[in-house]
Amino acid sequence: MIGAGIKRGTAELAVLSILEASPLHGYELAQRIEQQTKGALRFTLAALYPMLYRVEKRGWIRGVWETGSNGRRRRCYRLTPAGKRKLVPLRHEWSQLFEALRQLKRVANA
Amino acid sequence: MIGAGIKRGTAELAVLSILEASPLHGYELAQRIEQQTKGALRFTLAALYPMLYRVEKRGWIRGVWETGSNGRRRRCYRLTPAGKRKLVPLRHEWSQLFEALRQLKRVANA
DNA sequence: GCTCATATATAAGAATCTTATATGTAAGAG
DNA sequence: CTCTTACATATAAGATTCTTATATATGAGC
Repeated sequence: MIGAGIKRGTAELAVLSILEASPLHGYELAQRIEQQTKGALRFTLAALYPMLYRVEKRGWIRGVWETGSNGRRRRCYRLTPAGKRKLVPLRHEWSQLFEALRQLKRVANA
Repeated sequence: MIGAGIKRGTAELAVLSILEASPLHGYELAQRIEQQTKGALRFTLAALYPMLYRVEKRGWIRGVWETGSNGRRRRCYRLTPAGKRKLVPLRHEWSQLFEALRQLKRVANA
């Protein structure tokens, strides 16, 4: 799995990306991240929950309490319009970072 | 410039990549990172110096005090064999992270 | 003499991850 | 019917790595 040192800030992009596809609650968000990245990216729930509160506070996601057919209460998050807009500069920033690191390697190997 | 939130851990890769090309001291390392990434990635010296000490402690770089022709003393760092070996898994880890984030987007847009 | 570029160093604080712990319901095994 | 596991959320304490602010000192140009 990818180490803690370099994956900082990825949780936000991961959560917004997954919620773009469909609304989801915290517990399954963690599983989706792991599944969709084939285990490369993994977050504990203790990291995810506080992160969801922060992102909701910024208005990018919105959570509603649901009581499923099985009687379990859970908080279902969905991407807000502001969150959808936020994904654009956020992805741009990440692709800029990738490009920057690629340039550092290219110069070193020139 | 790329925000502080997402660039964590990049300093290490950036410094090792640049030292792979040629030995350098801290002050100019900061400038090289900024130049070679066209200003996208930028670290203050207050972030770089403690980082250099950490990385040296791990044995990946080695610094020697030099007194240049102008009489200024400065610490010149070069990549150790262990540092060169470390670059392989480190780059692999980063490319895994890129691939993981790419997969999250692909699923969302499917 | 003053200011700017060079050069290193440390302290205090913010953000985001870690592990550990807590609570509670539902379902399946024995 | 009790025990364990899966589901589901929550918080606390600690580590790491970045930020801004501050300090020190030399050399060059005006």
